[in-house]
Amino acid sequence: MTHTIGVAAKLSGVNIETIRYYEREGIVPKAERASNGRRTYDDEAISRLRLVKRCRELGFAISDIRILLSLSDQDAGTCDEVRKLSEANLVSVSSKIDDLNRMKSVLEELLTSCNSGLTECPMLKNLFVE
Amino acid sequence: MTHTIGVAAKLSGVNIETIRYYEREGIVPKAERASNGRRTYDDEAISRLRLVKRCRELGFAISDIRILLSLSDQDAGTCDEVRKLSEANLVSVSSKIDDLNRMKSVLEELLTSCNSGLTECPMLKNLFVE
DNA sequence: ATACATCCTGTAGCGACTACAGGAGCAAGC
DNA sequence: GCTTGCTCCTGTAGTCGCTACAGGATGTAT
Repeated sequence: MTHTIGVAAKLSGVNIETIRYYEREGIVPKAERASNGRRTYDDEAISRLRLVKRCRELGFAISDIRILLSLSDQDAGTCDEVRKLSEANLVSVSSKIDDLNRMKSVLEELLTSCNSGLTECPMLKNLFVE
Repeated sequence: MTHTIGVAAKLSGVNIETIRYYEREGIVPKAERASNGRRTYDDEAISRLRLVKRCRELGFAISDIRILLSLSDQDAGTCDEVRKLSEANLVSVSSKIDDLNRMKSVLEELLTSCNSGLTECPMLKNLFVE
C-alpha cells in the first residue's frame, strides 16, 4: 500500500516540509510519483523516514545520518565507524548537558535573589555585576 | 580610556564580528567613531558587551537580552518581568537537559551492543529496528 | 618604503528546518 | 455541474546567532 506525503508525515512523525527537505538533501531517496505528479510512499519509505527521525532524536547530525545510512546499505565491517560516530555524538551530547547544567544552577541561584515585588530588582543587579 | 574593536573583543571575550553584529541588531548602542571612522569602546561599552556575553552563556535569547537591557535602563518595578523571563529560560534549559539525558542513555545503551570488530554491526541493527 | 596588521562595509553561508507565495488537482456536498 | 476546501506541487525566503569572506582603506613597525 502506498500513501500520500500527508499520510506519510503522520505515519512517520516527520513534517511534510521536512520530508521534502530530506529528499532535496538526499537523506531519503527521491519519492516515486503517482500519475498526477504527487509523491507516493510505501512502507519501506516510511520506515526510512522514521529511522532518520530516530537518529535526529538521538542527536546525530544530518551529515552523520547520511553516513550511517550508507553504512547500513553496505553492511560490511562497519561497526568501527558506527561506534566512532556514536561515541563522538555521545561526547557532544554529554558536553551540552554539562553546559546546560552550569547554566541551570546559575539561573537558579540568581532566581533566589529575585524577590518579586520590590522596586529594584536584586536579580538584575547580580546579573549585571562585573 | 577608549579602545579599538580588536581590544574590546579581547577585553570582553566577544568576537569582533559578533560585536558588529550586536551593534547592527541594536543589542549594544552604536559605537562612537574616531576621526578615522573606526569604532571606539570605553569601559562602559565593554561592560555591556561582557553583560550580553554573560546572558548568552546563561541561555537567554537575543530577544530576551534586548528586554533585560531595556529593563535595566528603566529600573522601575521590573523584578516581575525579569523573574518571568528567567523562569521561562530556566524551564527551557531544564527541558533541554531532560532531552539530552534521554539521548545520552539511549546512546550508551546502543553502544554496549556495539562490539567493534565484527562484520555485522549489532548497534546499527538495533538502531534500525522498528 | 614596504610589509603586515587591523579596520571598514556589505553580503553570503552555516544547520536543520519552517513558512510562505502562487498555482494545480482532487473529493465531497449541493 | 459547480463551488468549497483540502491537499499537493515548486521555488524561494526566513529563522537564530553568529561566522566568514571579498574588496578596500587605513594604521603601525621596520
